[in-house]
Amino acid sequence: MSGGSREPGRSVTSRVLAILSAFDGDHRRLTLTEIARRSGLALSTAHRLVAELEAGRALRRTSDGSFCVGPRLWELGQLAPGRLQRAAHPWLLELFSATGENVHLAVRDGMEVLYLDKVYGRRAVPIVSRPGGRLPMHPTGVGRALLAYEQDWFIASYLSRTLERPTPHTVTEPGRLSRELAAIRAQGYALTYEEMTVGSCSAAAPILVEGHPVAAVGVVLSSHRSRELPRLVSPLLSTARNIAAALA
Amino acid sequence: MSGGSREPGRSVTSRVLAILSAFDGDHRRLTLTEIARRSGLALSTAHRLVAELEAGRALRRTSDGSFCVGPRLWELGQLAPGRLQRAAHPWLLELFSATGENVHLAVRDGMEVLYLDKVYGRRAVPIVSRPGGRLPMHPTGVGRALLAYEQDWFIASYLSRTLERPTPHTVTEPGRLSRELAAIRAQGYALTYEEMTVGSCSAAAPILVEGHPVAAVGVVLSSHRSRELPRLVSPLLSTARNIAAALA
DNA sequence: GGGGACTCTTCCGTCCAGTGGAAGCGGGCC
DNA sequence: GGCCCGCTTCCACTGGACGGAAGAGTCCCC
Repeated sequence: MSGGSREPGRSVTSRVLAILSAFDGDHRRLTLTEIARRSGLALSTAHRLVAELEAGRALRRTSDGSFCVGPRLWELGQLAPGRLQRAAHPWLLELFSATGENVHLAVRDGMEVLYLDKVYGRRAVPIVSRPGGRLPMHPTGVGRALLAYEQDWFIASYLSRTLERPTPHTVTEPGRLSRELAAIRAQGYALTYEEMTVGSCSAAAPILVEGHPVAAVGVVLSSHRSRELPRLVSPLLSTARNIAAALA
Repeated sequence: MSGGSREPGRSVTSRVLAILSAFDGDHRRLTLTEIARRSGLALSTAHRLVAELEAGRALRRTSDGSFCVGPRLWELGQLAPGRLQRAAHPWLLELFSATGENVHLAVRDGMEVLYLDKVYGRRAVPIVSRPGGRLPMHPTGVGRALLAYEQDWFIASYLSRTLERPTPHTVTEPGRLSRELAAIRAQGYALTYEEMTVGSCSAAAPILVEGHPVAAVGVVLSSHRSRELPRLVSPLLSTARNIAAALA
């Protein structure tokens, strides 16, 4: 029973955050062993920390013994939404009421889009986005709308990387994407067809405050209804303008 | 420079959770000193832990130097919503589209109602509820709808306490509340008038699964429009039934 | 039914990271 | 200047965190 030769240089706080970070959209439920592996902690350490987090309702134990994010974290997280989300929500609803389509609000975070809000009805659309979820920018409507209005140096560095290609329709060739972004700037909105998911297409518009793309609104629908996209552009643009006005 | 005489019996994890718990709906922004005081930690300890949490984006520093809940916690929290919230959302939207009123979804948590979702338009209504927020049960529509269908022993223990009285209209007298609950069971829904906030009234219906009140839906409107409440009862009841069916 | 593979839980010696008092810093106010 | 207040940094001390290992429980296959 030799004492542990602890890995130095990590605070307990960082270990706790590592445990929480083991959870993401693709890993909502994890066993203790998976948590330990994904967070890089010894099993016994993970065991103790997880138990403490569970006691604080930051993690929850499911019926099958695995763990998931607990209600306490949800409650705390609800304190975070800022002015953007609160101001935008009524307008997203208005857009939903007028069109009946799935409506998204997203911002750029690093090289990805981060979905802030989602208003979804009962119309079945393949679920790829969710509030709190992240996707690459170039294959999504909101991502492209945001990317098109970024600074040139940012666009250049985005395009210089190897771009993911989730579907055969995804445009990843830098030259073609670059022209696509110019077209978005010219017309003020973005359209995509099965670039992120086979079976869905989208339209999106940037929310510009003083010329800066602070966020984007988008609608997603089944790709067999893609001919209805143009009809959605006008309400989409109004929504974006209204949100921008509410922020100013 | 004597070493600290540490307070024993608290793990670092519990201290971290204490710091996070210092934030709530009435305290969204806290200075370091406030965090230390509210969490019961020494200032220097709070200083270090807060810095670590900030580094992990679990807390965010605002422009004025105070702290608020960071985006990381929001993202993590978004992983928590369960079947109830996902299944109910489309129906809440449908109710909103049909009525244009503020719609809530809430569950009982202990002796309080916990708001899980809120669909709010641009109609101005005094804001008391928010997702992640808690309110006492007896003065709110959703709270009463839930309370009415609880087990007798629970109702008895709820009524046996000293009940808060947020407005002069709040009914707190046990006998009267008890009769009110019986009326709710008889008619299937609850109505309140300025019992939680002066200026707003509400209607709410329980979502019953196998006779159990698993949640409640409610609408809130300005009290000067209270005559429109009866008209909202029928769509409210349909919504509650639809959500119950979606859960079964 | 026995053995292997797996995950979870508990135990415990070692030792370092966490702790809090105190001092130092900076700004606002009288 | 002198005071107050909140934030930051420093440091000696020590008790709680760490992880290896063993034990318990479960499942499956031979």
